[in-house]
Amino acid sequence: MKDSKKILSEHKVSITNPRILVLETLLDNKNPLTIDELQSKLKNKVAISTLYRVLNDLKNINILNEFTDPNNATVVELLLEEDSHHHHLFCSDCGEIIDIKMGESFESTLSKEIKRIEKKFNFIIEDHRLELFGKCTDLCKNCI
Amino acid sequence: MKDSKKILSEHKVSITNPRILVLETLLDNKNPLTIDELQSKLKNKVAISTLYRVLNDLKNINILNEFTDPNNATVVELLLEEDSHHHHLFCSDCGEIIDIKMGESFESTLSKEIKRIEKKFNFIIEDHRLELFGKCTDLCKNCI
DNA sequence: CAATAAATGAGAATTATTCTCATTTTTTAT
DNA sequence: ATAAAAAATGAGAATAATTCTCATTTATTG
Repeated sequence: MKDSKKILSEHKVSITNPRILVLETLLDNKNPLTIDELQSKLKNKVAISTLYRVLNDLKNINILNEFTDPNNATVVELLLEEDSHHHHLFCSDCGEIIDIKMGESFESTLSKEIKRIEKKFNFIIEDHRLELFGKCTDLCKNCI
Repeated sequence: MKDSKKILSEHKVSITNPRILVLETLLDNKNPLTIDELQSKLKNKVAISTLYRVLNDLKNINILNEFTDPNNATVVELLLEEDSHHHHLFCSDCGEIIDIKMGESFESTLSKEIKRIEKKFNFIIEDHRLELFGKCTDLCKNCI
């Protein structure tokens, strides 16, 4: 409960109730959440327009990652530590989204490949995203 | 102009003008197109509701890939050949989306890594997607 | 603690997509 | 080739997600 205030002040944004509530909800859930899930966890304590605004605030201070799931629903997750580079695994049966960390050798092979692509297309590549799609067999929360 | 009809009949869907027009537009543009781009290339020859329906038809016969760009705009591209596995490179300056083919060694390292993830999370992984984000320096159509 | 600046809530506005249904086009079977 | 049946289309209404507006409330500054 103190964490969220600390995060806000460290990033020089004013400390307000909606921001604290959203941050705490995201801190309580390490895995990515859809806007709907976030909304229902907040149970009307934050207006929907404010929720979107707060999410934008968090994006602006670079602690929120936003992407879409295979149904094009918007998904958000907090990105706090520097060493948090990871990717996502999606279950098409239950919708669960799981954070995955790829091995070093994969990421280094990818880095080399990225350098090649940069030269070939005259690009500066700043970020990448890998998504794996499949079906969980028994481990997902939603499948039990 | 014959290709599109052939594609439709091979997939056992009836041959209609809107389907031909959409398919031909996609065939003329190898790179992915946003819905807006597609719409303007079609210049009112296909109703917007029909456009969405036709795109859904093409998805259902598995020849259309749909994803979203970094602004969450829907992007589509035709997937005809079997050997068409590729990824995407996005320019945040001009919005251009470029198809990229990763090297064999990258894809094989990825395959191994995917097997590890499958075991670890008890998943069956059916597909993957890699997206690279950056800035083009001089090659993009839109930047000239 | 007062003055100023910023954020909020509620609902309106906007945008992208899907749905409805009367009409048109395509397919099928003769 | 043609009539009957089935499927697709166009236009606009409906829906859903997100952003915007503005009067009110809350936070910050000094």
